Amino acid sequence: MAVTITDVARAAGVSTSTVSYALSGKRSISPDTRRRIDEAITSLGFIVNAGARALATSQTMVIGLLTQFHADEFAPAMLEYILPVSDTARELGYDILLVTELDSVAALRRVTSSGMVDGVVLLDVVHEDPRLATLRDAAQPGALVGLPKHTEGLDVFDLDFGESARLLVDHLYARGHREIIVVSPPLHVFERGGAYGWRFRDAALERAARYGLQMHPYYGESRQPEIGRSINAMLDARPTATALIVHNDATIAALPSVLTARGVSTPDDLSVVSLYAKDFGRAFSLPYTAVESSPDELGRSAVRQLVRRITSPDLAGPAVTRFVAPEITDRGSTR
Amino acid sequence: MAVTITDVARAAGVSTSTVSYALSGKRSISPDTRRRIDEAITSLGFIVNAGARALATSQTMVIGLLTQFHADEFAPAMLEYILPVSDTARELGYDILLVTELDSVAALRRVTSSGMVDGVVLLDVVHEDPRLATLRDAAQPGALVGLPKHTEGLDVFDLDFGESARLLVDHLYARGHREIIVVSPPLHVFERGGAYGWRFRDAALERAARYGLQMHPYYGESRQPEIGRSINAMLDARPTATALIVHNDATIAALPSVLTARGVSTPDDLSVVSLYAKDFGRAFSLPYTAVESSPDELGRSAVRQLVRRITSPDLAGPAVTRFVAPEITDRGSTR
DNA sequence: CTGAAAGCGCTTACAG
DNA sequence: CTGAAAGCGCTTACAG
Repeated sequence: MAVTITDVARAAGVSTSTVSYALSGKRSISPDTRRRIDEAITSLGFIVNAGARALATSQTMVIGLLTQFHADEFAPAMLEYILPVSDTARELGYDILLVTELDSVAALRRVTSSGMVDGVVLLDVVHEDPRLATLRDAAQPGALVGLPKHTEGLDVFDLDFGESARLLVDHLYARGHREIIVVSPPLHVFERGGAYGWRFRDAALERAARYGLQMHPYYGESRQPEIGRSINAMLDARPTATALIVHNDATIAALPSVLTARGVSTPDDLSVVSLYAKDFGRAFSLPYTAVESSPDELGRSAVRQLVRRITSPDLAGPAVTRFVAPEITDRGSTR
Repeated sequence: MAVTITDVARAAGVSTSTVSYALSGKRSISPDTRRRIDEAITSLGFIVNAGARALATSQTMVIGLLTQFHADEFAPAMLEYILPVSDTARELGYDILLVTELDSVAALRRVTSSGMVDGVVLLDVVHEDPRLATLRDAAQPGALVGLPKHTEGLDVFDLDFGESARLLVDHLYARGHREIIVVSPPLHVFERGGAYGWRFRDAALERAARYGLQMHPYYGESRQPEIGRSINAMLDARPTATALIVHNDATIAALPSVLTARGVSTPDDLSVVSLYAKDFGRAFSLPYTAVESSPDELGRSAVRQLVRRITSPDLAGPAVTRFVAPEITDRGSTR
């Protein structure tokens, strides 16, 4: 059926091992032989069988991408992580096995134990992530996007949410705001162990306390019409608040229409700052000053580190936990 | 390193072939032998090596998912297709190789010729899709989401965009509207050969002509601030139009805030109908009566048909082109 | 500079 | 009901 290395060898009048070495460049080949092999390869349209190569080399050149989609989650932001992971992997010669199974522990076990992948990237890592035990048992290395409670022996990449919160509070404080509402991710994110929720909130509250400013924390919602209702309820309850910090994708996406409907304009009536990826902001036409959440950089770093572990486990050094430094993009939504 | 079938055979005191048959159930095994094998498997934690099995059976149990991300595209809707494809594949025992390469012809060639996949699902198929020639040459079957010019020999799944347009025009016509603006996907979608653009628009125009109503076609934009500007320009240019048909994700997502900013309320000042997936509408809090674009049903159907072709090529019958019948969800945005 | 052969971990006719 | 052996398509010591 498909063209094999044996077909190429026959056409070029050499042995299969010579073809293999020509392919890998692991030993020198005479110019003439090389030319005949190259011709045979192109004329036959030969492409190495991935499974056979994997079996012989114990390398699949595939990276597993483990995602966790929750029914109650705001999906649009997910792709921002998947795409850079996939693109970076390909640049480094790897394909992506996308694993979206609900039972992600079993899924992780399955793809690692069956030898389908050379390594895995875990997205949406939570505080006590049940996948980590499986990952530690696996023969392949893994890289995490999201900070778990225990990071020993794992390469971890995440935004510095604490610092992000402090930056935003400082930004507002410097502009004279003394009463601020902070909208966190939905309660179920906290319950699930999404540490970014409290890392951001606690840092914001702590900073506020230090400055002696009033800060009102709320959980956001993830679906309409609850989102709109909850925003209105917060604003009604805190009429004297002059600024809003939104750490919640679904809420920030809905905010423009809710505020316009209320007749509230930004920044004249209310200052707003947030945290989201620029592409996300573009998709939702968001005009807010915000910390860049950097899914692109996180995804790319995770893959690069993972590939380093795969290809040169000895040189890759000890496990790293790397926090992306937050950067504010000022879009003029504060005064 | 990893546990192999040989380890299991040794532990159970049988041959590897017996273990293999116990695994596949392709021949009867004595109860006692079966028990010893099962015990060995669980105690050793054996999971079949996927590459070795693939080499022996010529079946990888992996489906390639070929996507095309364009820099000028509105990304949030993409995941709505990816997820159902992935979930359905897994239900049927397949994993997903996610291929996001820009050069998707080369990518398709690579994953099929290397035998990495048993079949492929092509997303975002355009009118003269360059991937189709490669697909027809491939040893593996493929299923398309999106209607190309030539469908011979291919399984194709798409929404019936013509009927969708007619449904929406009828809906407005029945409510007395006689001058309507229709917003198509951006010009670059047409140029790229996104047939859904003109299939919808042409059907809408034809229907309008038949009813003798005025219809003004426009291309939408895909990014801010052009989106907002273009909507305002259309409404300024057609002050007497009473309804808007929006066949454009980026435009419909931005519409609520643009209309509110203009002081236009729906449906009192302007009736609006559109076409989008319900999850998309939920994410963007869209309140419009719309045809459901059914990414879920399309993705699931494509995978099911593909798996049928993979597992029983003889029983699967001739190639099919299947159009999902459009259904309107009335959200009260017309009068 | 090149080839014959073993081996990667499975499956499956062939034999009994 | 079970086993020994060939073969899937590669890679890589081993030999020359």
